[in-house]
Amino acid sequence: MKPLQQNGPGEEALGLLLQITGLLHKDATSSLAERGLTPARTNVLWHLGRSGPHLQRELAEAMDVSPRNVTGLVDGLVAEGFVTREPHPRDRRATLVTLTRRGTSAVRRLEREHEEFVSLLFGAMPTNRVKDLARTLRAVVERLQELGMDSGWEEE
Amino acid sequence: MKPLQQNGPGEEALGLLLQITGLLHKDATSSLAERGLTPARTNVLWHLGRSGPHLQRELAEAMDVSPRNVTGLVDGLVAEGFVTREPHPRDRRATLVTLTRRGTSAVRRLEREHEEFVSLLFGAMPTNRVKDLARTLRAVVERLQELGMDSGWEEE
DNA sequence: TATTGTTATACTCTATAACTATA
DNA sequence: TATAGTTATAGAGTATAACAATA
Repeated sequence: MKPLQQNGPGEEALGLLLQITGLLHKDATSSLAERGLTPARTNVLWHLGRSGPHLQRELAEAMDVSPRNVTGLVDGLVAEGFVTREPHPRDRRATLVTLTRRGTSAVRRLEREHEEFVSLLFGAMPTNRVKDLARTLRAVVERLQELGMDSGWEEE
Repeated sequence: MKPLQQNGPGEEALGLLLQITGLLHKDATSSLAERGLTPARTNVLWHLGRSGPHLQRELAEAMDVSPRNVTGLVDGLVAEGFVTREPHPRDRRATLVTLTRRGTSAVRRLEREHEEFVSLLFGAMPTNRVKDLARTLRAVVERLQELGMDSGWEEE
């Protein structure tokens, strides 16, 4: 009806962005499942691997998710033996979510796979082109943040 | 421990890709919710808007999702008045999922908003740069498909 | 016998609200 | 009174398996 802009480059770029993360998400989901992991739980694991034991409250903030949700994610990780809940030394309300040995080695494996994946994905592409891509994507992120899509809303 | 490649451009690009679609997904979810829509249901609506009434079986294939799942998505869309289930004229097993007037105008509104969003996102960026972005993203999609991430698996 | 869509069941991810134990 | 984490409840999205009606 109104082909003002019949599939311009912007439209194509946005479509490709969505397609790419659709593919990435689907692949991650199935490859993680075999190891008793899911994307959301893996996120938590990843975060613990980078910055050590955390309160659930802190995880909720870092994952941008409700505290109740973290309870469930940590439950799952505990059930699979990736983390434990340790008592906080000074605050008896709080629990420190801590990687087990199995959790630590799972994180290491994830990091290794991530590196390999990046190199499979971009290894054959000229470095300058990858740099240009990153630069443009940075601009896109900034634009999204300008448009108010950073962390939801400015609450008054 | 092993900073073989301390945050190379590929790593950054992949991180940005994931960040972008995280932001897009979060925003879409909250902006659709106000209208009785969700991302998965919107996908179905969008598809119907492009190519007319469909069997649920066809929708399941198009969305790459189980038939059972489509039953639920269509249930939701029917409940909100966006589609109806019409009997197939010749095959009494099948139902044609068909846009209502409300569904049609919702699709039109989505298309309008999509155009506006693309122009907000890329409007300020030089056309050549957007074209380069699209070209590179096409290459990334191709690479993902080479790596076997197109539609899951080649089943033997 | 194969296909279409359903019911039955289950799991993950997410949310809000009410509550407990502690600070 | 405020905070950390839980139960209770709910809904979306996804899956497989068994089954009905129809082809």
